[in-house]
Formats: sequence, structure tokens, C-alpha cells
Amino acid sequence: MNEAIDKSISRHISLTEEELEIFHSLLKHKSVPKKTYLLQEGEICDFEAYILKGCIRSYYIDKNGFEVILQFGIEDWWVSDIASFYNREPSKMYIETLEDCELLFLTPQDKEVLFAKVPKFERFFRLMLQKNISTTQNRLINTISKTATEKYLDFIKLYPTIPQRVAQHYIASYLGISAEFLSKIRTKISKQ
Amino acid sequence: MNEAIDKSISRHISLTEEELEIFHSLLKHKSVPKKTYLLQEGEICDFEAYILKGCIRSYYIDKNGFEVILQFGIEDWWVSDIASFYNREPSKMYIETLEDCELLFLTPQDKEVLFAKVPKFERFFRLMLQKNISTTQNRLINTISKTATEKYLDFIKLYPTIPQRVAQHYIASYLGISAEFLSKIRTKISKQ
DNA sequence: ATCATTTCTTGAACTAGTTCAATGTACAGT
DNA sequence: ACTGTACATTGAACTAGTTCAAGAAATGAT
Repeated sequence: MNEAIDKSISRHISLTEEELEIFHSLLKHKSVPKKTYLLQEGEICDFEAYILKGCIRSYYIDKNGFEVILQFGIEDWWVSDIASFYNREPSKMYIETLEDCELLFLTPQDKEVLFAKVPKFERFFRLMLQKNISTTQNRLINTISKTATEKYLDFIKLYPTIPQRVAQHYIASYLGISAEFLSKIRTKISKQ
Repeated sequence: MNEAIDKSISRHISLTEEELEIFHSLLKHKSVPKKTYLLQEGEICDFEAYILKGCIRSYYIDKNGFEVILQFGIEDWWVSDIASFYNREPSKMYIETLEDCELLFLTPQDKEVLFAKVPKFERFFRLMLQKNISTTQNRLINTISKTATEKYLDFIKLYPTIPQRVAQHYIASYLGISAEFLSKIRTKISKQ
């Protein structure tokens, strides 16, 4: 069915054909156009979605009304608001498609069914949580200890396809700098 | 035995006397003097420790040789390097006691035993991971979108006991600002 | 009690990054 | 093809935060 997701999961746990079929039967495929909100502040996030195709961003609006992008998601990533999804509490964030997307949705209920039928998935999703913690921790450290130029160079190394896909001011928002300053950094880099 | 930890766990899962006893039988109590490293860079973290008494810090050393404090831990907190503990990989961080501490250690092996005997603990530790993600995410957002003064005021609201317990430059390191600037912020605040 | 060490404060000079405003560029909709 | 809107660039003035250096205060070891 969808090879990419199977490959991505088999990197962490090994599954039989049958178990994979159970998994796929619980996923709901949706095509979502560009600039659509999958989640808005105040809603309870009732999905974890695997990105087959497309690009999304998740962001907060801070107390001064500024957007802070927490994460970009592209092919082969999972997207959700973990806090809201797991604790069944209203979300503080927005999740928006930046391109037309093909997504596989998993609801909390179906996830329980999955865990009951194929307990190995408990491990898989625990590994995802851990990876998320490492990633966020690294991002925090970089945010604190690196200059804007370093952060930008790290970013394009880590996410080489994203600069061609999303508006530059989104990247600035992710890096925690102003769009103007990112522009200045880029011209400075290209002059070298 | 140790009421505090029982209370803290019962906030998330309900356990029988017997189950609690199993849990306690797997914890190792240790008294650790001040300024002792529980973990150093390169080591594989083989514990999650519950703090009965005392205060610790966990920190990274960034590429310029500067310490960045990731977390303070005080009474009723768990401390570990999650990435290293769960993935059995060398740690990038240091965990150091800042006061004489009383700690309850749980090894990965004993945790497996615990999960086998009392599966309810799977849920407890998953909740801990989720809480950790929320906390780190909030910290990231604050780091990006707040001024140093705001961050400091938030900090003393969230951790009111810590300023009396640790050197000020540790707090500056946690907030991601220089010790001098924190000092200036404090005199400015106290003049108002 | 004293001395040494660490911690905290203060000021001056500096720099990284912001804000505002104006101009230029690209592309989506009709 | 034209137009409006969103996006990117540039410069000038500004500000939040850093760095360095020196002195004051607090703490710990003997």
C-alpha cells in the first residue's frame, strides 16, 4: 500500500504482513489542500498524521501576537500536538498545510485499537516521543547558544529541501529571528 | 516508606500496596554529596532518579565551551538524560548535584522488571515523557519570544525556591543570558 | 578570625539583532 | 496582459544583551 510508511516503521520495529495490514486498516487517507488548518488553538488535537506528500508547519502565537514556528513537517514525518493529543486538552497551537498534502490520519481511539491488536506499536510510538524530546532539546540548546547565522546554516544543512518550499519569513520565525535579519544574513553569506 | 514519591505517582496511576512495594523494592536509595556528577558527557545514562531531597542541574557544554543549563531538579522531580537512557547511547550532557542529595535510582533493567510485574507503570513513564515534551516546548517558545526580564520573572514564578538555593549565574545560564545582564535586570526590578 | 575563592554588581564600550519605512520582485487571479 | 497581494531586500536608527575589567560582598576552609 504505502511503502514509505512501512519502511519508516520497520526501521524501529519488525512487523508481519498481517500486522502491517491491521495498521493500514486503521489509518485514514486524506488529501488536504494548501493553507488548510489541521488544528487551531483551543481545539483538542485528535490525530497523529503521517505525511505522504506535502509540507506543513506547526506554530504558536506568543503574547505579543507573533507567530513562533515550532516545527516544519515534510514527507515521512509525523505531525500532531503531542500535549493536546495525549492529555486530551485544548491545544495552544496551530497546524497548517503549506502545500497540498497527502496525509494518513490516526485517531486516539484507533491508536488504542492498534495497541490492543499489535502491542509492538507501543514501542514504536514511545520511540517517537523520545526522538521528539531529543530534537526539541537540541533545538533549545541551539536557540540559546548559537548566533543567527549559525542557526541558519544548521537549518539548511538539516532541512535542505525546505528553503525551496516555504516562504523565507517562515524560516526566520522558526529560527527565532526577524525576516529582515534573515535576509541580511543570506546576502552576507552569498557574498562570501 | 517514602510518602512523597507514592503521592506523586498516585496522581497519575492508582496502585495497590503490593504494587507499591514491588516498585520500592526496585529503587536504590543513595545519599550523594554536593558537587558530585551523576552523569558526564560520553557516559551512558543508566538511571532515572527521583529526588527526595536536594537540588541538581543538568547541562550541555556548547561548541564555544559555554555551559547551557537544561534543567534544574529539586524535591519530587525525576532526573535523567532521556536520550541516553532510552537509546543506550553516550550522553552529551552532565548531571551534577548542587546540594547534598537523597536520591532513589531506577536502572533500565529494573525498569523492565517493573513493567513486567506492574504494567501500569508503562503509562506512568509515558506520561512523564509527555510532560517533559510539553515543558521543553514551552521553554523553547519562551526562549524565542520573551525578553530576558520576562524570562526571569517567569522563572521565579515557576521555581520560587531555586533562586535561594543556587548561584545566580546558574540561573542566567538556564535563561540563556549572561550573568552580568541578569544582575542588571535584578537591580532594575528591585528599584521599581 | 582570616585568607582565599567564588559570586555578585557596576560601568563603559561594543555588537547582534530589531524595527520601521521604502523599494523592488514574484506570482496568483481575473 | 494587468493588477493586487504577498514576499524579499536594503538602509538607517535603535535597543537588548554581551564582553571586559574592576571592585564589593559573601562563603568556605583552615
